[in-house]
Amino acid sequence: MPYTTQEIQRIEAKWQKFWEGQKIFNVRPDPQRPKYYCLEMFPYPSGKIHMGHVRNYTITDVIARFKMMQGFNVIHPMGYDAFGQPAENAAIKRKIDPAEWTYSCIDQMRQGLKRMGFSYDWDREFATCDKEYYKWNQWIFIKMFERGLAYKKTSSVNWCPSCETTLANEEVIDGGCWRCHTPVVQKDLDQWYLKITDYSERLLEDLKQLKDWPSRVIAMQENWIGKSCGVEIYFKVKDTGEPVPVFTTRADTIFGATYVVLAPEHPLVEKLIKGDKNEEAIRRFIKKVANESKSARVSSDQKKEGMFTGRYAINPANHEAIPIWIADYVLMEYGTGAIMAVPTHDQRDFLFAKEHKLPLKIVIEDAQHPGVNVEDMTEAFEGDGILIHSAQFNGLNNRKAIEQIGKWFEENGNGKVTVHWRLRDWLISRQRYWGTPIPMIYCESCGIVPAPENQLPVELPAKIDITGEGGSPLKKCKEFVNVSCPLCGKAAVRETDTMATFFDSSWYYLRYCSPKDAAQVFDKKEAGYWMPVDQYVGGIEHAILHLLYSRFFTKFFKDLGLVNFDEPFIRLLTQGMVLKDGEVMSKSKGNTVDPDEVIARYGADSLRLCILFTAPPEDQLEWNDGAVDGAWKFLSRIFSAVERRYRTVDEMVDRAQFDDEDKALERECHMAIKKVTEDLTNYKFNTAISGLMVLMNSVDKYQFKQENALKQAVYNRALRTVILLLAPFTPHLCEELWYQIGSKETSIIKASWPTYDEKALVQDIISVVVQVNGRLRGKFDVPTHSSEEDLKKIVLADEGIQKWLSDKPVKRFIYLPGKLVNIVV
RNA sequence: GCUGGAGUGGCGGAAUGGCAUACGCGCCGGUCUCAAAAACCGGUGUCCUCACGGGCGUAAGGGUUCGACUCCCUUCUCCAGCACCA
Repeated sequence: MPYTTQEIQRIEAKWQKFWEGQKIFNVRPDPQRPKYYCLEMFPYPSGKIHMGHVRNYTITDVIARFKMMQGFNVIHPMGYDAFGQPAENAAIKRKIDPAEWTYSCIDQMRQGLKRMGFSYDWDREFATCDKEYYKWNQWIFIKMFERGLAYKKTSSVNWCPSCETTLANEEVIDGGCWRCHTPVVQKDLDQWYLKITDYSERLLEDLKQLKDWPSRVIAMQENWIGKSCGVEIYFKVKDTGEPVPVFTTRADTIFGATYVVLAPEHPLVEKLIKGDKNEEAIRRFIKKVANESKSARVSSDQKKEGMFTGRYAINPANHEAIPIWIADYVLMEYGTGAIMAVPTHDQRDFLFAKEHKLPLKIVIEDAQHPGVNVEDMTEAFEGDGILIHSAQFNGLNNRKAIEQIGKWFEENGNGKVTVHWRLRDWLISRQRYWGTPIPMIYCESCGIVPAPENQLPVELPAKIDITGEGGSPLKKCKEFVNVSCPLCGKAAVRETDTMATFFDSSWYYLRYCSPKDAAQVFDKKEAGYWMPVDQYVGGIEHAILHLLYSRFFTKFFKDLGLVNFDEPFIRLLTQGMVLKDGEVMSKSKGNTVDPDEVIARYGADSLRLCILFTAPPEDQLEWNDGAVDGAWKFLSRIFSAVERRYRTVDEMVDRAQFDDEDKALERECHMAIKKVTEDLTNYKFNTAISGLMVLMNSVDKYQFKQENALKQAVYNRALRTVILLLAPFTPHLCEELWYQIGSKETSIIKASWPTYDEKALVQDIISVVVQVNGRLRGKFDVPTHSSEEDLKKIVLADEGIQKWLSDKPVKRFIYLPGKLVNIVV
């Protein structure tokens, strides 16, 4: 039987059926074996799987299968992140129910995943839109509410006019909606938040535990959390004495402050400007800034605008009165919404002061330009130096001064050493239908009351009219909204907002541990066995959003006493995107390659191999049709080698009878085992595969006579090594070949991963490279354990080498045993 | 601006102090064939040379070293994230 498309289809269907029928990948906790939790980011069910899924899940599948063969008890689950706007929009467009649409997408997706031969425990499958799942979203929300971690507040929120819903800060990308890219506007709304900021310190601190996460993801999270240590300094309004706290990380420059700036939205502004002769003009300015979109306001090329309030503030360090301004470059959301401006040592303040002719005062000496005049400065000096014009702190190094001045303020009550964070609380209300209903009830007498636990889930009403316009569809559903208060029984109304879907995906990995448990969010014992996730694989686009939220949830569960670890994902691999013609594959760009079409022609194994071989997993992968051909060719060679030349012979081999060729092939096998094992451990799938190709090249070159039993055995052993090492990559073909060569184990996954023998790697004769003055001049085959003296004799006597020495005295003779000689003359 | 990463043949990429370009794709030549495809064998950085050989070569320049794609310094380019964050 030749290696044909038909044959491959037959083989793949046969083994997929076998795996499913035998439930080969279904697992239960087993205290006798080491566990391994291998997880990929579950897909959004939008239809068929695409190349991005194929890449992500192939990587994870190889790791899972490798660990299985190494004897780990591997849990490898799969499910669907099924709530959310895309499904709702698709349903509106097709005039069908989002549930109907979503479950039909899931069916398609499951079929696609099965055709790839992934090693899932299908009994653990669920979708987040199953009411058995979202019931526990609601339970978690109530637990958070009870602890003050879920709360409602009115504030300016990000609003996507196209999706007609609010967005979390993390969902605003370049000033636009993360899904539809429509520019986001600010709107004052009463919304539900999760107090993720209570966990800022832990979220930052525990990043240190994540030694096996990519450094860029760690950096992005650090950046996003944005800890900044500084001092809150209490300025006071002249005459009224009203406090104006400002936040600064540069307390060392306090004696150089020449004005104070408030954000236009600052609550104090109204009081300050009342009665000022410019009152009307200032109000107009505030209004103008308020109407600007945030992205326009923060664009760096725009000129900083501001106005004098007519009032002064007293600097607590030197009791000087300095003018209070308002300006668009100060943001209410950060720090105290007020700053002290030090134009000489802060570039933004410098530009603003020059623009508005405000005074400058140098307080740190620039060692490069000592004694420079303020008039001559062309930019702020932001470097380090010695303090001047700073009273008792003169002569101090400014780094030291930051600390000492902070202390001084604390002692005399003029300030406080504090920390400010960039991280904001997480806005989770969405004014959409297809999500988990927030399980809250509003009662006129009792206020906000959670739905009673025994009434969960608060079910999403089915088959209601969704138009995508005019706000939340649930609001219009009377049967849903009207309810009696669980406390007093009086008529009350339900919350009609649904949860952001990132809530759903923040804990699904815990649910996989006991997916059918109807009595609790997850089984503590099962999760205790399987968690944390040993290997997580997914796209870099979730570096902040999903990964930060999941870390937050895990810490919350720890506080509830449900888990005993701080971090959910020990090791993280962020796979690169799949490109076509230099651009990310996407339906809208029309540059997609359908995995189904590739599978139909080459089979899933070739697709898997090609995707792993073409690029390292973290790198972008430029799709190239030719690469699948290459993978196919390689598999075809193995297939033919087994088919044509593999013979069942007595496996007992007598090494004493090995000739050089036999020894060489056996050594190649051990080298390949070493290489593939190490590369798989380090996610280097591309070089692992190249190692297998090298071995296969040797196998093909190995000459033997069919009737020579010893040679046949050596050959068989090499081929068997190839099949075992290749099994995680191309499981269908390897199962089939494993079966054909008459192995005893039912599935190759139950066979043990081959091990290598260091001793078998040693050669009798090795090739030593000879350099003269660091340049390659020859190669010598010498016995492996030759001494330096032996080599000196051989090398220096050689004519080819002598030519380069040209009778000059040998200054040094460097010898790396078994590798290299360098002669310095 | 800050943070993280990258720069190697025609292409994807390998080598993290010791033979630069493993492995694969593509291309060229050959075997087989009436022919083609497939398969198999050989070649394939660049310059000089009939050849044997040799010079040059990992973004650019400098340094450390017997020896540098690899380490250090300077510069350039590209990708990604964050960005009036006080």
